[in-house]
Amino acid sequence: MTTPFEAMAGLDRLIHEPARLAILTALSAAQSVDFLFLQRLTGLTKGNLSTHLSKLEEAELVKIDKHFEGKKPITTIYLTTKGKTAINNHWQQLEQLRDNVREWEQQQKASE
Amino acid sequence: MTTPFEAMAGLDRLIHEPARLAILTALSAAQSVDFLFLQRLTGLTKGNLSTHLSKLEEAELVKIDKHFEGKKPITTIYLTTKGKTAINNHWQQLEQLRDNVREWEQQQKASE
DNA sequence: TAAAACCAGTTTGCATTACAAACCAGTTGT
DNA sequence: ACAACTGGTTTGTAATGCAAACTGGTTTTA
Repeated sequence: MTTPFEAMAGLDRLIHEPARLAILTALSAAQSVDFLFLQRLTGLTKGNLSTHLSKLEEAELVKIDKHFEGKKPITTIYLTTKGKTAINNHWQQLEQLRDNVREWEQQQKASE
Repeated sequence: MTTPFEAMAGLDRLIHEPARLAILTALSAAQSVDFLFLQRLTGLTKGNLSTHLSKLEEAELVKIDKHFEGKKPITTIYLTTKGKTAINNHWQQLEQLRDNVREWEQQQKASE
């Protein structure tokens, strides 16, 4: 049997990291986002946002579409299906873990 | 006004990091823990656990008491008051943020 | 019509990390 | 006596996360 704490320690850092958690959650809440809007939402610097997005793209959690709107280059970011389930599962997992901790706590008290 | 995503990106990494989240949560759930018990609970390697604990001690979130039990050296770890509120607040904050996201999401839909 | 300022990002450099392997001081088994 | 075990700590390394500097183009200003 594995404790909830062990599961906690094993949380996926790619998703759990605050900046990326913010990005993925924002993407799951908003329908479509371009780079600058996402920057405003998360408060990240451009450089920071850019590297996090690359990492997420590499993991196939987001899709990045670069195109022009008139003469302006625009980067639009989407969650992939994989990304959508990943971020939803992560939040669910956090909730679940917290419940499991409470349960574990009761069992400890009971078996004493 | 600051978005929930911005708050999310600003989460305290000292506490949020999976291994330390596990350690602090375990400490808040169990009454007293010695090093080896904590290692079993979290599944971390000794080295890893040791350095994380040092970091948490430095931040005054935990107190580390080294003493002998017969001839065995035993390290017992406690949450400080600061640590106790920190971990509780963190979990609460996560829950709160999730709620705030849902709220934000509704507002976006409404204002479209 | 230069050049200064701005836009939409990317790359670079650096300081911090998280991690496991190696290590250490002592104790127990054989 | 010496090998194996306990209870950890220190060390080395590869991977972050971050902002500052840069890039390639466009618009404004002088």
